[in-house]
Amino acid sequence: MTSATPDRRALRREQTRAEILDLALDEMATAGVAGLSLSTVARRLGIRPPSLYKYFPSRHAVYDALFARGNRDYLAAARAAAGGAEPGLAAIGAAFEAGARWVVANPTLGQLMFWRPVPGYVPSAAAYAPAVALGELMTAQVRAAVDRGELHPDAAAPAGLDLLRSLITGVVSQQLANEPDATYETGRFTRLVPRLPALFAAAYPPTG
Amino acid sequence: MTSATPDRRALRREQTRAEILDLALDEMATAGVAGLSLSTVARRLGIRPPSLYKYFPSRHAVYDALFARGNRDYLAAARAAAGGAEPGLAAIGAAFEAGARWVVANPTLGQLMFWRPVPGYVPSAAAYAPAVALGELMTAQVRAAVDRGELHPDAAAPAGLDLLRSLITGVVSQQLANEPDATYETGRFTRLVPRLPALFAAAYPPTG
DNA sequence: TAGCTTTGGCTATAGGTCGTAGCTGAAGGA
DNA sequence: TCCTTCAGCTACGACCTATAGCCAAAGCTA
Repeated sequence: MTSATPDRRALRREQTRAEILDLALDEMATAGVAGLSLSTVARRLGIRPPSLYKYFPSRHAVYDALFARGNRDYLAAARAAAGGAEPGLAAIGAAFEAGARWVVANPTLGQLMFWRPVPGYVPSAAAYAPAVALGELMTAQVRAAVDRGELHPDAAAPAGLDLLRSLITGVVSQQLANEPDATYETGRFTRLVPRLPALFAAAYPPTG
Repeated sequence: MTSATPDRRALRREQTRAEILDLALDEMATAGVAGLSLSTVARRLGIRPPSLYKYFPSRHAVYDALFARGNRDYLAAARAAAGGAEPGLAAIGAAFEAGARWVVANPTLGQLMFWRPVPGYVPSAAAYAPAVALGELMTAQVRAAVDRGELHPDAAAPAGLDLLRSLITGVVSQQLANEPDATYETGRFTRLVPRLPALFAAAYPPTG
């Protein structure tokens, strides 16, 4: 077995990178998303601050890696939930609930993803890709709901999709801002999530 | 005329404080809300950084003064709009539109007020007071709408009020995050604002 | 096994931030 | 006219991001 281990060093390097991201996330939970200090992360890791730059070229790169990780997780949760439900409104509702549960369980990443709290940081296209995929997933489910007669065809128009996004963003945003430590079950705003599909349907009632 | 001028120095001091806030707001527009640097503000004002601490005891105090100013303006805009419309759903719609217009015109203050982008900063009770007043205003208008038969009585329950807040927060939040430079007229999400009262009414249709 | 290359650590340093301490001259009130 | 208050200043400490350059060890390759 010659190349059974695909680059022993690259593997260890990836482990360290993941460890850095975990510590950064933990730091952000207490110091605030924008308050992340790479120096403290380095010290907690047991190395001197400059050594951390061997793993990430800048502070923004750390944010971008976390942004990408968060978006991947979030997409996976929503996709799994939607896949386990009937297509259409039911899938939308399942994705909303799963997404809201994920955000409440990961409020720090949620802030990084849904607000833009870090001054100079703009997510890279690669890190943002899962968010685009999620948008396409939701579009497909709205189309499915239209085909099933659950929604008016206008729901699949840009304005309809924007409204759908605004609905879930609103409750999640309020939850993060006002009760960041609540669970999905106890949250004042997360309990509104199950009502959103019906609300959207009321905005786009099927013809006839 | 002995005390016609109420403390010449206090007046000048207040002018300087206001000037600092204006510069800080301008800085935040380019450097990001959390990226505000008191040093650059001081230099633009023509003084050395430590001298700025004669006017504000800390960076957080600057944020708090801006938070208070923003909330006062926002409340005034919403209150004026609501006062100029029929009570009930119409007043809610007018307040939503005025509020959305204000946020789009003042995106920096909006971010400070509706998200929590600055690590250690928590608004003081005094700065937050106008937001409480606005909540009471909206509650009163929902009650008026119920009395006029425009909404089901449940709309005035906590869950209903939370939903109402989530609706406007959602579109404004999406607008700020995705198109921060748009106007109210051109915004992809602000154009959804006029539809929100009807959407809320669909969630709480009056009995009978 | 021997040697070379890559790499992951280090120190030193530059330039930036917030915030405090303590001085001083001038403006304004008594 | 005197005296107090205050708004500026310099100097400083502690922290941050990020770069430059050194060095030893780990690991790949011949």
